[in-house]
Amino acid sequence: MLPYYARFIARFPDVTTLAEASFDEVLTHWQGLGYYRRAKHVHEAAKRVHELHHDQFPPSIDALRALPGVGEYTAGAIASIAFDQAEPAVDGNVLRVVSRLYGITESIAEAKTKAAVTSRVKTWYGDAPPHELTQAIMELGALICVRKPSCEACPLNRHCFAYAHGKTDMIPVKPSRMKQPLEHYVTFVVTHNESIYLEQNPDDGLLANLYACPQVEGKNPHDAFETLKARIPFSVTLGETLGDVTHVFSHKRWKLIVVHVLAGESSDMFYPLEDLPALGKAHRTAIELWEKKLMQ
DNA sequence: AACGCGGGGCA
DNA sequence: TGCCCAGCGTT
Repeated sequence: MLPYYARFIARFPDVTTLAEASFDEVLTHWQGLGYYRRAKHVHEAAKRVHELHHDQFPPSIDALRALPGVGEYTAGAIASIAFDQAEPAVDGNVLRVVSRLYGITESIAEAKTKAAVTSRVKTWYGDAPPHELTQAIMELGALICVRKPSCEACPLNRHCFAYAHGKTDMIPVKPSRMKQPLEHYVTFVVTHNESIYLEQNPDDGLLANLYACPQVEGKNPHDAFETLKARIPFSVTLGETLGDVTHVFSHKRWKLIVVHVLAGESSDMFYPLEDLPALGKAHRTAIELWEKKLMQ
């Protein structure tokens, strides 16, 4: 993740730069990070800080919460770390640290549990500067109190319930994950010379705003091709099957049969291979299958 | 309260 | 290959 972050920051080093960039470019630099609606939120938030707050983040929790994409955790993190206010920032790391420390066995997915942890942490802001305390707890969770924790190295081990009772692998308690349902698609790499036809996804839903190869539900390339023909405003010829791509999201799995299609004409919806707009991982992989064929 | 939202890292 | 990781907005 770090290289992505570095690239993003190198291109958009401050809110002004981000606010003045086009959304398409923000999306391109977000490519590979996932949760593409966050790209929209971070761009909108930058524009608001730029226009409404004269390029300075507002210090109050309420004004921070009003920015798109800024929830309770992020507002707390900014307020305490950047503005030194006694506002807890409870993320997954902090939930893990605190539930182990006190032996909390209610599920950390419960709103009640998170509220209890938040109010507990709030009582810790007394002597220490808020920006240091907040970062110390988060860092403990990120480096020491991880899934398989390094309890011998933990400065809190003498006070820790989970350590004392050998229950670090039982706490935190979280709901088990459901297995993701499998969805089948035929994905078309539609080419004209070395350009690829791409459509832009809608503003909401899966892979929002990302560009995508046309894709039809089903397992049969020939049936899917008939659907594609009806959907596309130019003549196409069915090419060879390039292979499969499987892709796992947090809530579903895709199995894509990737098929090459030759377009009879080009348009401004065709993008040259060396300058593609932002795509999801699965479709980048699909296009690479065609590139490999091209190399041979 | 429940659901939808991605892709990288690691065993 | 399979499993793990999180916080926000919407419904």
